[in-house]
Amino acid sequence: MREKADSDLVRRQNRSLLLEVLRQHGPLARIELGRHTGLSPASITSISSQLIADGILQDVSGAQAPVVPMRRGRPLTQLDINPKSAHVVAVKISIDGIELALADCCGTILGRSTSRIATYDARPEFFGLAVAAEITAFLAKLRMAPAKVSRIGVAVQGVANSTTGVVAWSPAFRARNIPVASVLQQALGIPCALANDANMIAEGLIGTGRQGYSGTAAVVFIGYGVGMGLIIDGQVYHGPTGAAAEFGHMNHLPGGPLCRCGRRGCVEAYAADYSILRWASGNAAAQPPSFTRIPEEEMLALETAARNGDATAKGAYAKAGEALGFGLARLIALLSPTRIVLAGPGTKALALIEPHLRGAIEDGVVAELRRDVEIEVVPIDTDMIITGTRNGALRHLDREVFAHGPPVKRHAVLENIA
Amino acid sequence: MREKADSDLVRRQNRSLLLEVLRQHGPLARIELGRHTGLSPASITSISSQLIADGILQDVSGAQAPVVPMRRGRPLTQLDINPKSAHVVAVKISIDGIELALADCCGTILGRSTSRIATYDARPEFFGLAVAAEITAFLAKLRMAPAKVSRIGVAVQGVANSTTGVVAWSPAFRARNIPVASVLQQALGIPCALANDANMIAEGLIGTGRQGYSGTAAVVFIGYGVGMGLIIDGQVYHGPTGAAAEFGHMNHLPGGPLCRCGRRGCVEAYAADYSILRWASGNAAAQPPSFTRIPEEEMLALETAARNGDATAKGAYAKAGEALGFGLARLIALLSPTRIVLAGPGTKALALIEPHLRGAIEDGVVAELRRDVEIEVVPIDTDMIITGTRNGALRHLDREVFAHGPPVKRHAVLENIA
DNA sequence: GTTTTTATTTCGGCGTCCAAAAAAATGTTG
DNA sequence: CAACATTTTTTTGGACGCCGAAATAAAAAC
Repeated sequence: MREKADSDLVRRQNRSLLLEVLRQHGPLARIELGRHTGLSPASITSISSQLIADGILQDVSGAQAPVVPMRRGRPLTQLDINPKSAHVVAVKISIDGIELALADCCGTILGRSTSRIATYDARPEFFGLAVAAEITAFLAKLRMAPAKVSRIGVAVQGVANSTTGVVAWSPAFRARNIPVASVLQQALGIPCALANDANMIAEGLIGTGRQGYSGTAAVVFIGYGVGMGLIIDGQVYHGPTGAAAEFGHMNHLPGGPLCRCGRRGCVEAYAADYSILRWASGNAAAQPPSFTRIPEEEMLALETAARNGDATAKGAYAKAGEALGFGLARLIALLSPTRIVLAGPGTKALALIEPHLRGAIEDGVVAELRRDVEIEVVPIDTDMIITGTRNGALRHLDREVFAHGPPVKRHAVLENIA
Repeated sequence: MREKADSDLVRRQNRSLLLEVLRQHGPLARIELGRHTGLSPASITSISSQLIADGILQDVSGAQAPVVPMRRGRPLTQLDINPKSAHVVAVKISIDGIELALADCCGTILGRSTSRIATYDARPEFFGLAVAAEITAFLAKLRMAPAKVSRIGVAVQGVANSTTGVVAWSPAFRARNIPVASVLQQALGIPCALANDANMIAEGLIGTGRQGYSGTAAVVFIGYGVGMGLIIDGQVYHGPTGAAAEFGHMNHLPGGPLCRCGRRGCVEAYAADYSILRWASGNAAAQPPSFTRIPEEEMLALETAARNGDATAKGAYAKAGEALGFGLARLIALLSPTRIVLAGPGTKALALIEPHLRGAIEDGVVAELRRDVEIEVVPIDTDMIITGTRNGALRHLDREVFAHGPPVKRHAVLENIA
């Protein structure tokens, strides 16, 4: 109840509602749009014709074979988002590498690139410019004019402040406080948003259109690190500064093993790849965390050992399961989500982890609270970080750019200039 | 972006916006309402005259002395909410007692009552009816017709499901799953809402109009139990079922001392009155939790002992501080609130608790996340549960009842009847 | 008493929605 | 194949709510 309501708000809301429905349910005829949005056919005609005039929607009736069997009556004319109305670039920053993807306004990925770039030893004042150069080269290779790109989304592991666009702390960097979004925005002249990678996975999951993400849900990413995307009321929760849901760096046991963040006993210090290996190697308490990427074979070898009955290896997975389980128990007490999604490469060893995880949840939170939580495992490729980032950028365009449309008369502005 | 927007939405939104502003900033003239809401004077005239016609607002120019010094020009005519337009009852259920308050639509409390009622050994199927009888008697004593009461709000310690209106689990009851809201609603014919008591404290704090509760904040209640009200985006977060923010029953240490909820190692099992006493008495791990009310003197005695250097007593407070601190560290990692408010009788011993609490937060979460959190102590009387419940009920009326007003033409309905 | 100043109301216009009617586009049927 | 049936889409006219500008109201200042 912060904002006043006027016809401007009505237009914005209904335009973005229409775009949202269209993104969810592919191309739709006007009458179907009416059913999905609750708006009358007359209003749909009016709104959609304006969106078409703005170049945001287009008629795609002729494009593909009509999926629905021809019925009686006037055939429906399908509408869809015009892929050329805007483009977005999704950037994923990992340890010593970045991944880029260019997508059109429908989300179709027009090109990708992976390149090595120094992050861990990067100097804060130059890193942003280096990324900008990569993006420029990437767009040039794809023959896409930077002016046609409406937004850039950047995902990074760690504490990303989305209001300032600064990476406060990340395991990918030795330095702290690395400005990224503002530098990109200035260098390329394109609006840019920075976000945490796990939040973008959550955004990606919402985008898949599966049910169950309408209320409160938590997406846990288990792999080289432990991350979380929190969905509150169907929206990814970024917190006041965008640095929310640092589940991996939520404390599990005071004085526990060292984490990459410098604290002791974080969930990640028990359940990330490097932590499980550390436990398996014996004296986890004494060993510092590893900042280098762990080869997949090494994790597979440990998993096989555990499956073959190696007690130390099994114990390492048990520790991981316990830390995750107690962490989730604490989350449940605090937020009582309706759903918890386990995702990431770490879920491959779930059979070894899950019993301890579930046991910990049972020990850690009263039955009344945990009863209604569904725990689900979704095998997610890490590519969902890119697709989620793309979705986030497109959603922002829908709500903040396309929704506005021609509110005040256009020529009113022209008059002022003249 | 769930709902479509139409003129109905515009009216609802602006009506409730006006009421919200009026509740915050006392009686206001139309022109001031315009400044606060952003609506034009013309619209304010139109909206307010309808609200007056509906009996929700009234002109209070003559009522009290004009606070502002008489300036030149037409004097302003102050508007305020009509206190008689509705009434609400706030109910607070404690161990073996309930507290009632009747408030008018401006929030003025017209009467209160405290009475003993069996809760701990109450039978689930009769408890709601007993409360209904208490309310009926209370209203009769105040000569208030039940039909003039528009809403009842009930606050209770523990896990309160606000969608079903059932107390899933509470330290005030031995039994579980006690239906309350539905029973009251049926018995009295008045809409009724059930909520957790700490959430109502948060509601009360928002209602005081202090700054700093616009984003994300957590209110911790420390006393006979440990509770929390979570404010997300300026609104009390109830979670999918209303059972959120059970900070007191968030695990601190696996296998720790027994809590009243039946689990081990909850924050409450370290930091509630009974827990601190239990630590001070020596073997906390072995002792069961206490369900009886602890006399204030007993806590004072322990506090004095600790201040005089009693090592065991000091140790008990240290344990409490650590548990609270690590709990808050975990909360910060998960939600990164901008503010944490410590409240309740337990804060009287804060000098003994705070160093350990702050130390635990430092140990428990990386500096980048904890840096921007303000920790504040607000000495709150437990009466804030009642006032918060009242506020919640009034806010609900504003948004869901008063906001609707005469949407469809009134005579359209009459025609249908004729 | 007239002027100045400020608050409130009235009036006309605009934008958006909607219901109902009209138009469009196709299948069905005799 | 023409008239009819059926469904989608557009057009039309009316309602509602906001706003700017002008009119009105009510008081202080001169």
